[in-house]
Amino acid sequence: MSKEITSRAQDYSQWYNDLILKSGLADYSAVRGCMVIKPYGFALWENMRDVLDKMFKDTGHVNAYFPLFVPKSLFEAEEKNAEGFAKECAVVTHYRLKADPNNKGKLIVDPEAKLEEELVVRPTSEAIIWNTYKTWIQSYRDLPILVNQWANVVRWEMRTRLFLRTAEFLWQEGHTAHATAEEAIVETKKMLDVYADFVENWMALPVVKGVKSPNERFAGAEDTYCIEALMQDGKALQAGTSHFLGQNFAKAFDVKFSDKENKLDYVWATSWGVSTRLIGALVMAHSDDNGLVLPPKIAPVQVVIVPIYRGEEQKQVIDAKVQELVKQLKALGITVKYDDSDNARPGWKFAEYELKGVPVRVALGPKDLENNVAEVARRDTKEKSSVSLDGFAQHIQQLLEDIQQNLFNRAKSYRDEHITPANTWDEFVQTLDTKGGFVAAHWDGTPETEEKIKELSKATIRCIPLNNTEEAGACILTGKPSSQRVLFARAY
RNA sequence: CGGGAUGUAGCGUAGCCCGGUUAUCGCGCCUGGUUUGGGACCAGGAGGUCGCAAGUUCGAAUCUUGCCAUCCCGACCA
Repeated sequence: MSKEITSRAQDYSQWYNDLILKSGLADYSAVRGCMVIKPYGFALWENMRDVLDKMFKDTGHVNAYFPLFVPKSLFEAEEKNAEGFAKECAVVTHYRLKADPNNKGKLIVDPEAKLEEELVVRPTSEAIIWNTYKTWIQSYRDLPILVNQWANVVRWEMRTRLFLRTAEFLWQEGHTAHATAEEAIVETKKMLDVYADFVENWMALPVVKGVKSPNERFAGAEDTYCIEALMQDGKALQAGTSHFLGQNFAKAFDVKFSDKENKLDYVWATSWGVSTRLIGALVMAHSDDNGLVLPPKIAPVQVVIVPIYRGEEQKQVIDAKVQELVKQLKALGITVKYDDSDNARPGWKFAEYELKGVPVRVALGPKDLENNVAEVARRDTKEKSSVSLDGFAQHIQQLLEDIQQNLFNRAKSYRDEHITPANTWDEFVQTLDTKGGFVAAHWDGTPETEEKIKELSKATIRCIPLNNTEEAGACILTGKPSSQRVLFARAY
């Protein structure tokens, strides 16, 4: 078996690709920039989706589904948004193929079947949704509208990377409509908190909550809030965004409502989303040179049990004991897999489940049975211990919680150690080059300076942290006065 | 989209420069047996549009051109 993974030290990008391909999360496909999410990867996404979906419902949202295609005229209605996405839109121009008269067995696009109006494959759904909301909203009594959709979107990226940036990806997009700006802003921040809660408490990945600079803001938004995470190579990754859209889309699509005084006003909007990109974040945040390391709370399999035996007789005894354990574990809501396949020997299985990031591995053999114990190995630290079969399930449950907590703590201390203040340009660049991570530095607040810094250092403003401390200082590049530090980083 | 690299069985590869029988080797796979506490062993076996297409040639994995895909670097990117 040669499932060698490139080490992180040797080539971080290759390590990332190796992990995803060899652990069975995903595969490349025959379509440029598009990937196949394999069952193991999709199981992970389903777990994430289920948790998020519940969180959305618990905050009053409902799911709906809108079309994949957006007529070009609708798409271009909100100008800034349209311009922002124009360069990466897939466009449907025809609706029919026909047999190629010059090439038997081949098809050509039927030139007779040109669409009168091109359809844009949604890169996001604001346009089609706001065109619809127009028909749903007349009065303040129709508000708020709190809708989410789980969907695929297409953004024709020049350069793609598994999970992090693909031409087609899965996500959820929330689109809400409100009677007041205040209410919309509350919603925007609430959903940012939901994302932070999910990413930190389920994915064990600490995030910085913040607001984007104008350059990095969503096209068509008044404010873009975000959660930023830090990867093991010191690069930052935007893990989720929540936008306060003001009245931009309401104006573009003429969505007005009558308030209690019967005055007409445009509706206030938000949108927010996270995508399968989170899986990329998860991989890069926790995994090691032996494979994935998955947080127990979203791992498709939390516990795998591997039997060790000589001959059928022993196997039967172990099977019986394992069935008991499985039952106890399941009773506590633990996802457990008993791998008694005879195809692979235990050592092979151990390596395989490490590669797949299963949080806890249990090995049970005759010696263990004699002593009423099992060998328990935790993926995060690779520690092995002998655990009594009395109260076994409770012990495992506790262990899973410990692993979850340990992963978070580990990622958090790494993150905290990689927020470095810089007060001079040299310090700034040197920190980025040698240490990576976030650099907290003063910025004069102008897009020009931000652009210049990006050009010179490849670092962008990841966010202006919420609840940032006020501190007078001088811009790292221009020396102009600044009132607070913002977080810079090189990013995915 | 620009520069560089790669593509030979499921995976990793030799052969390519210098065209010439039946395309090399390892892992994996199948059958049988022995095994099973960190990626087992023996014996036998199957598996190939040499990325795709066109061209040059008596003959192409090998030479030429175009295309497709992947990786790296850039540009681009909510």
